[in-house]
Amino acid sequence: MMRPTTKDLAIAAGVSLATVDRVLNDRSGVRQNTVDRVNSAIAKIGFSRNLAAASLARGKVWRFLFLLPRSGDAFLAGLIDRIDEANLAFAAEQVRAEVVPIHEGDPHQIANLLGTLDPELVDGVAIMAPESPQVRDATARVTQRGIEAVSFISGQINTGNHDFVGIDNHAAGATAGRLMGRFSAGRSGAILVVAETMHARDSLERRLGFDQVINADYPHLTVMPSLETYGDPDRTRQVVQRGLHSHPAVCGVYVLGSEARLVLESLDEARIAGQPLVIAHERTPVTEASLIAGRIDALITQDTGHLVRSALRILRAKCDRRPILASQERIRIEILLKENT
Amino acid sequence: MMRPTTKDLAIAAGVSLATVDRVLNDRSGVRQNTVDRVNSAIAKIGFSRNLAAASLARGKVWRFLFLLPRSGDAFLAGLIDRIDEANLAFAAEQVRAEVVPIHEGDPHQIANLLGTLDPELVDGVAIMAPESPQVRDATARVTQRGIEAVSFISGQINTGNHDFVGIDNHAAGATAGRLMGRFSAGRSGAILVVAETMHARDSLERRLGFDQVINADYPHLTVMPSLETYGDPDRTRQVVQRGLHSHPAVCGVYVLGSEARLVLESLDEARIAGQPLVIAHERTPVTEASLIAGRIDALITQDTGHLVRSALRILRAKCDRRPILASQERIRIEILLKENT
DNA sequence: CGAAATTTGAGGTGCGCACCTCAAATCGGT
DNA sequence: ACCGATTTGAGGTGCGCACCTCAAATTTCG
Repeated sequence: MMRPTTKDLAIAAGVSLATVDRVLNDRSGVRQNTVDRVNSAIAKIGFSRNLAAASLARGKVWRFLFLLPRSGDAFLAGLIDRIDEANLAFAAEQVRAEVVPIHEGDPHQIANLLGTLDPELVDGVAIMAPESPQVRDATARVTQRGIEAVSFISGQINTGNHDFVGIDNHAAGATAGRLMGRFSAGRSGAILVVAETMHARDSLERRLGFDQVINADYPHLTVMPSLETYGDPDRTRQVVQRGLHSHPAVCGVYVLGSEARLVLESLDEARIAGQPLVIAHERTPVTEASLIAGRIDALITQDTGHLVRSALRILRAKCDRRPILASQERIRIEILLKENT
Repeated sequence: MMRPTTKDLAIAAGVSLATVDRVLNDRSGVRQNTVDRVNSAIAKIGFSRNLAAASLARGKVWRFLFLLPRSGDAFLAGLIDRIDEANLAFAAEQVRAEVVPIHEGDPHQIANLLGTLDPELVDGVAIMAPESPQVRDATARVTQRGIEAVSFISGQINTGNHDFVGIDNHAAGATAGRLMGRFSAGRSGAILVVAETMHARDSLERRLGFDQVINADYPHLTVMPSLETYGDPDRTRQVVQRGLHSHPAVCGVYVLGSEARLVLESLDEARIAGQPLVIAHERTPVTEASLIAGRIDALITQDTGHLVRSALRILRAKCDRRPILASQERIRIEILLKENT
């Protein structure tokens, strides 16, 4: 009835506890033959390490860093709150998460930071930064030194195995496109696309997915070239104004980036006729309030709490070379309407 | 740097380890005065029990039951798969989940079953059953005998504090209504509502939420009386056929229940002109395939893996009288389009 | 065959806590 | 101030595992 212990395993494998320990913890000095015997005994009796006892005996505290842009936008602020929450939830498992602010525009600095991390002090990092050769190389090096890494939300590295925690941005853009198309319902007109910058990979992918759906299924809609705000209020007002007047009938606005506030304010000021459809990304106090007030028609979001916990679980599993429960770690692209917030 | 242990706590409170133990584990024979001193020391030094050590020392295995209808539909089958997965994910925390099939239509049997549960063998139950006085009473009694309980997915009991794990069905219906309204885009016509039975509380609430949105914002749409299939293929075909011909222009179909397959088949057979909008609930192989094929326009779903894990975490926290991290346990109403599956 | 190198075994310690026993100290009531 | 009842302290044990040491057994190779 009880789960088998290391002692049971030793008996089943016909070896001593010391040898079981050597095999379980990858210590050297065991013949392959013996390793195999222990492993098949593990499979036979269904042994699995009691993690509570292991973490107690090890007395180890796992320390993971989140490298996040130091921009103070609402999305990031929410993310940091979720990390604080996760620290409570994971305390029992001896996991500590910390936030390290980075300059997202400076790959050199990020690479440097990764280079100075001490494997004795840090067990893993989740990196939220635009893709760049320098960061990619630094990530590879830090991994070799025994610090696990995942890229987080943006800047995915597609080396396959759970190295990226975030949504498929192409699909997210396509989802936005589908909603824009269906909500506009036969009306024809132009769609403004506003981003902070189109240099980020996630923005590009969202735009791609968006265009693909609109072009294929909604030929009466014209998607305009992307407008870039660079996060600057004045510039935002300017480009939005200019965009609204550049085409006779703007019937929709798609806000690519994570900070929709500036765009919403500019739209309010412009007060164009016919109330365009607005679709934006990410849930923040401003976007949520706008959704409920009807100034945004739909939000495409990802659950930030889930993102944070998923990153921590994946880093933890990587440290132990444990398999990952994929279904729990797939981040969903969520659609928020007024009714399901 | 290390977390404080019971020993540190004893010193900080100026009492012995034995007394600390008595306070931490609610044992009797401690003066209120002393209890307070220990508690304020806990707050002062920020003590929190090392759960790994505690669960090791206790050697307890937590056993939780899921009482699920024995109907073999695809939604339930998926749910059971998620429970099996959760058993793996929670194995390290000494949590075991089991499925007990019940007759959902027989509250007497369910109440009986609850009555025979032994608190020595079972620590908690998640009950998926329609609301009824008998089940509610039996739940209250089983809780008094020291077995924690939550109602699961349907049949919520609104006694407040995380006693229900599932979505707000009124909001889910409203979300369906909003999508139906926006997608139909000015077209006028009738909407068929199909349910297995309208005796279930969740069906009623969804219908209520749906009607509310349609009536308020889409007066050109007429919602027809609910059709009940009772899960029977022949009857389903019949009521759908009749429904389609009862009104000149059926432009939408809303499938309330969790098993949309029969309804979809009936719609296929009927082959009416103009391809009505179809909105259904729950993700199953059939609904997902239909969504991708374009035979369903949107799905309203809840993440069943999340539901299961959430129920287990909540039951576990209740057993320990621990607080619950609300943000992790809020089940979201998800909208699935072809693009974000 | 024998010496050196490698592999295995026996056994101990401690992680932080739950749970137990028994004795000592403190308290309340008269 | 005395007795009995209540409260507190001291100390031990074991949960399952990681990590360590030292000796014994086995293998390898000249």
